[in-house]
Amino acid sequence: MDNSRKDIHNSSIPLVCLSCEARHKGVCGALSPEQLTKLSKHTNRFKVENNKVISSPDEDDKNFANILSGVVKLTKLMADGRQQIVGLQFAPDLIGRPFMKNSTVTAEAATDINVCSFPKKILEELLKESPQMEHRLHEQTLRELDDARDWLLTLGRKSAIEKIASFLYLIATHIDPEKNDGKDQITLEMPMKRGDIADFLGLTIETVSRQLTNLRKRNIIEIPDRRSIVIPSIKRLKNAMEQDLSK
Amino acid sequence: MDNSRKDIHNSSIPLVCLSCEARHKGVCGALSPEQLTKLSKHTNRFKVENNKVISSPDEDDKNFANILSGVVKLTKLMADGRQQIVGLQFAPDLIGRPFMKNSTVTAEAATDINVCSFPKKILEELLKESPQMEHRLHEQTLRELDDARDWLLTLGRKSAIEKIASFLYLIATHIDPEKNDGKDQITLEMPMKRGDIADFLGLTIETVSRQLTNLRKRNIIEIPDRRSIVIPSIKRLKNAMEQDLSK
DNA sequence: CGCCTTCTTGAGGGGCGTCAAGCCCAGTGG
DNA sequence: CCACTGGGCTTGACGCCCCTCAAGAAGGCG
Repeated sequence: MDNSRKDIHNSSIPLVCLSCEARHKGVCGALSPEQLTKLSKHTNRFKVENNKVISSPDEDDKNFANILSGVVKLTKLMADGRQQIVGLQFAPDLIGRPFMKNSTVTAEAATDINVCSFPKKILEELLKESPQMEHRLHEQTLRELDDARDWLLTLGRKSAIEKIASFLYLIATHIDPEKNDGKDQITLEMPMKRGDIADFLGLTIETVSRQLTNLRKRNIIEIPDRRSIVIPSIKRLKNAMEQDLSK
Repeated sequence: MDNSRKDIHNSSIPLVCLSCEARHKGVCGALSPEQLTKLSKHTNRFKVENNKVISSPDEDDKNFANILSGVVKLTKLMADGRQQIVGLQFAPDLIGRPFMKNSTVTAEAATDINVCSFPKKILEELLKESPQMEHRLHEQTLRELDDARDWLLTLGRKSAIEKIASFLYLIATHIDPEKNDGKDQITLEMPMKRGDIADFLGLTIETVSRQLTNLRKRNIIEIPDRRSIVIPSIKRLKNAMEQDLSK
């Protein structure tokens, strides 16, 4: 009897996974306790510092990782140095592409981040057993595609000030969404610096700076210090995303 | 004995599917002959004229469709009328999102197109039986994501002339790629008109026109008539995608 | 304090949008 | 046959938004 109890305990959810967001909203949510246990034996949690490269187009990754906290930026670089951020990833997204060749993006930490890393091979084995897990991955990919397409509209058709407003709205809705849920006033710890914002919006650092002060003078944001931004009314910010305030 | 033969024939690939590209490179390739037969009983092939809306964000589609020929454009519209094309789809892509709510894009025929349509329900049933089919869909989504990210770089960081060159290269490599395979000279039947190109590139019609003549004067393209473009050297076109020729 | 990085602000110029006119061509009807 | 029409495309003139270049302010850290 005692033994059977132990077995039950052995097959329950691993300690490290218990409070992990990836188990709730991420890919790990598709796994059975047994599969989680198998995976958790090969996982490795660690921190990655701001600006460190996580994966690049030339090298084949041996490991994948779930983002536990922080922001990851995906960038593209042209031969002459022009750069564009083509995606941002937040917890609990998975970094890496099972079964596929890497695409032509570089993944870098946009802030200090915490990840839960594991060998590519293990994940691919689990994927073969668990169609539900591929389904979760597919859902993540669809979300990223929707984000990318929203961003195409922003880059193609919006003015600089609208771009900045859209960026702030994106950050406000992706970082701790539940923390600010319902509130109208939001305080943002800006994860990225001006140069990153410029690379994300297809602008220059100077224009980013100018349009931030522009939004400040219009009382749409406050800038208590250079790494935080207060949004008094998220609704007014949302309006600024689609109305060319230069007119 | 005769009967068994018949059975074998009954369970073989349906006539309509025999030469269909979707069976080779599209989602139908994941289906067994039996599943294909089931699906083909509910399919409906027809033509959609240029500019007709295929699916829009507000209404829930009851049907999905494979593209058999032609080009489909995915567009986003702002309240004040600004528009951006956020994706192009070619044969044998699937139009529609199983299990998900539609995203905020409108799908329209960018040329006259032929499709193979079937009820959403049937496809979702087949998807439940066939993880391989979801895998194919996932692959298509990943391709679309890569395309969207390439395009983010183009919209964010390239000059007008580079955008045009990138667009021509995209079309050249997506329409009948095998037809022109290896050749250096390529003749394009332009699927879209100038306004569509502008909406795709985040430009105006006038700028598209000007940069096309700009490329013509540099001998990178020829324009025999308004709906076709000749690319004497695909390599020189590729160069034009990343070098700001205004300098 | 000195040094470095990041950010802000200003002055000037250029690329692309805006407005407007004219061309090309297919379709229609006299 | 040709005039008329309308949509799509091209070309020009002009202006504005954003980039470029440059200087200075504001922290952060030894």
